[in-house]
Amino acid sequence: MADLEAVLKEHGLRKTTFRKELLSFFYDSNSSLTAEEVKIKVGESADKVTIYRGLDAFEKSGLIHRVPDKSNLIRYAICHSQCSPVKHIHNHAHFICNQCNETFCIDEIEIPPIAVTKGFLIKSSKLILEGECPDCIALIKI
Amino acid sequence: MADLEAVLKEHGLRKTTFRKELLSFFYDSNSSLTAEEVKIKVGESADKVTIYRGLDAFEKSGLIHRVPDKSNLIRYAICHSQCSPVKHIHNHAHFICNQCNETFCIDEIEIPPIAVTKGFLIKSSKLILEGECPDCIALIKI
DNA sequence: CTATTAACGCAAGTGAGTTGCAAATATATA
DNA sequence: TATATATTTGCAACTCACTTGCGTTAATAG
Repeated sequence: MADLEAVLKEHGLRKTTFRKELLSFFYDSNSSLTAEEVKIKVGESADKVTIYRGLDAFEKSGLIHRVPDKSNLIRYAICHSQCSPVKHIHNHAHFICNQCNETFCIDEIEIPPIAVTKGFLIKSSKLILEGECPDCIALIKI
Repeated sequence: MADLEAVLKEHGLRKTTFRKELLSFFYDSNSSLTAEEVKIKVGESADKVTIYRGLDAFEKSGLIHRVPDKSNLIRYAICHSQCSPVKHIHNHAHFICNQCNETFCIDEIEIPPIAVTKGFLIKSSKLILEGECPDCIALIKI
């Protein structure tokens, strides 16, 4: 487990009670979080605006990145490496579970290089997989 | 150009003035449309609720499909083939322009088969490309 | 031509996310 | 340690895309 306070400092953020808690949620989560899910975890102890601004600040500083979401919500996951306030690097795939709607970062799958398409200048690519996640498969089997 | 009235009938929809117009927008557009963009095209002659319900009906009947959008708007493009009210089949890539935010279906690129990931059951996959579209490249060069 | 059902329009509502501003807290510096 | 400065927080009010309810209008089947 990372040293939350050190991580916040490295990214130029203040180590407030809420920001440490928020960061720990992302380290603890094996998938991703929306503002609403964060709100449930903090249990009313933080205002929704504080949550939105915390997520914003984390994204800008390269701590978390946006991941696709089926319901058009803003959903974030932790950046495992390589990311900075200047540039996010995410060449891994994302998996969305049809059952629980969670999004998972699949670091093992690298996005294959895409052949140039006529007239389009491709600068980045995202691969989104859908299906059932391990937890939901287990639930169905029981 | 497809026979709009026949297409509507085939999909179990009534051929109203608005629905024919709406369908023609999608046939005419080489990219994709949001409810807002449709509203601009119809020019106040249809209520926004009518537009939303029309898009809904078209999607349910397999005429159009949702495509990714950078601003978390609901964006649709025409289904070129294979789709029915029962199942949408879209194994082509989508391209989002960083300049104009338009989304294009890139039929030439088929999504490469994805290796199975431990514990995850992959049922479908989406490939989203980002960069600059031909129109915006041309504008920049001028 | 009439009955049925789909489509429409208006008004009001929902819900995620945003903005302005003043108060509280953390950090840097003296 | 005290003080100045910058960041973070909370509240209230707001925006904006989209939805719901419901009575009316228009298309299609019989």
